[in-house]
Amino acid sequence: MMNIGSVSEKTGVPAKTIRYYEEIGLIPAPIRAENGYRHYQDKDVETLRFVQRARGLGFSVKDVGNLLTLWQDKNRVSSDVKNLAIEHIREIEDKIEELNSIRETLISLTNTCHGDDRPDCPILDGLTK
Amino acid sequence: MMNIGSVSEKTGVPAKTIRYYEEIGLIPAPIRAENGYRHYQDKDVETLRFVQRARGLGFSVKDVGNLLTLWQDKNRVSSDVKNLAIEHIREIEDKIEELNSIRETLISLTNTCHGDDRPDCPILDGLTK
DNA sequence: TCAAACATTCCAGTACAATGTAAGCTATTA
DNA sequence: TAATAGCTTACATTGTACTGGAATGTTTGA
Repeated sequence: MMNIGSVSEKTGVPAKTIRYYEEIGLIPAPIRAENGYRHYQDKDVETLRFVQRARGLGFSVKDVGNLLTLWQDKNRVSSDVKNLAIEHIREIEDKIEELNSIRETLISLTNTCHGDDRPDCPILDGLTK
Repeated sequence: MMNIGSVSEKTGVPAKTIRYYEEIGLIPAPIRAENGYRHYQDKDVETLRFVQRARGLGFSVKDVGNLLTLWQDKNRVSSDVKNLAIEHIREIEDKIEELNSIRETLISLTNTCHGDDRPDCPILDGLTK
């Protein structure tokens, strides 16, 4: 049986934050032991890892909620859910493309203007998307 | 000559936000006209577009400040700046990888559990990174 | 047994990133 | 010339996402 502390340790998400996520409905309320302590399962750890991952990528808590719904929904696989998934995949692909674009901007910057010398770096034209 | 309103219109960044970015030092203070109005150049529009792009990707204002320094620094190309660039490129690549991973998670979800039927979707094991 | 470590709730505070509002000056146009 | 639209500063408020702290209960190890 896992208390909130173990879950926190395993995921790196502070206990405080785990309670907060429960409060706002992002993660389900776990069952309680007789003493009132929250009692978590392994899947809760996985869920929190997923949340953490998505939050770290700049998804809002609300977005993460949607992603979670998809991710957890083994059974209720309606076309609604599928559409939500597809929408999210598109958003993610857009994000990836944007990041690639910024990445390439930075790479050509460093390549063209490398080292300690101070050459002209005439690469900034047309870089602003 | 461009007033704050034109810049706002061209970039989609509210005038309010432009002033705010100036106040916190994210963008440079433009010269002022005799009447006290801010007077912007074309490059300011590009800068704001860059900021907008990076903010939309979940970079913090502070991060954007660093990216901007790189992006604008045609001349002061020291190894410091290059290292900053490389660090950011690595961060961006990590983000891209993470997004790809989430993307693939969602894609296998939709592929395995497609349509209106309700099959088992036993794909969730081992997906949590 | 008793201190510490960990759990609970509740309420307040913080950080970040804007956004709203007010009061006043300036520019444009009917 | 008078309304209206745009600009200025200054201060307050909002929303998101936590984070801190108090007061209290429970578990565990020396």
